[in-house]
Amino acid sequence: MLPGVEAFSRWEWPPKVDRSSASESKKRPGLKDQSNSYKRRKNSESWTVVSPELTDDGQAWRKYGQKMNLNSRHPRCYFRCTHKYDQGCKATKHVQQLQDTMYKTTYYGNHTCRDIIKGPQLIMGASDPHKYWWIPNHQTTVSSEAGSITNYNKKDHQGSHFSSSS
DNA sequence: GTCATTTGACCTTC
DNA sequence: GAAGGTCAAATGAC
Repeated sequence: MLPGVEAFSRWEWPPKVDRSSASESKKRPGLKDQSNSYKRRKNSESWTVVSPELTDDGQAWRKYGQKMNLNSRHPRCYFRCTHKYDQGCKATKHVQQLQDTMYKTTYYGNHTCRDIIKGPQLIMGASDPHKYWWIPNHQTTVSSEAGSITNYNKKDHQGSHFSSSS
């Protein structure tokens, strides 16, 4: 199984959790310097993929959080690169389930880790994370919030090259 | 034993 | 003050 696939295979709504004592002693007595943490990525580089299914992008993602969205019945899940600490990879992604069969995935930052494995639907281009070859099974929307917005339409652009002008 | 997931708390931004 | 985003302890799977 490819890295990152496991997280998706365990996708459950709602997730089953039965931990009676997990909520105890959740205090964080010794908060370290948070001057560089929790920063919202207001103008950071990001791009979004909307797809009817959760596609494996070939990256090794690790889930680090989940939040309910006020405007949605479905939670938003937060993933970071597994190699965040060992290779300093800053890539993260947020997955918001829009509908029962529609997912919006927003990617933040570039993968700087070397352990990149090609996914079945996405092939990385050179060193530019905005240059992908998309081979969609469905109509998929790809947008780059840091640059131009491109709507990917299978009918019109199947196999065509997506490139952000950011 | 190691690593991923869950989940409430905490921090930052709006 | 609310919402979004991240941290870290507890727990489970392999």
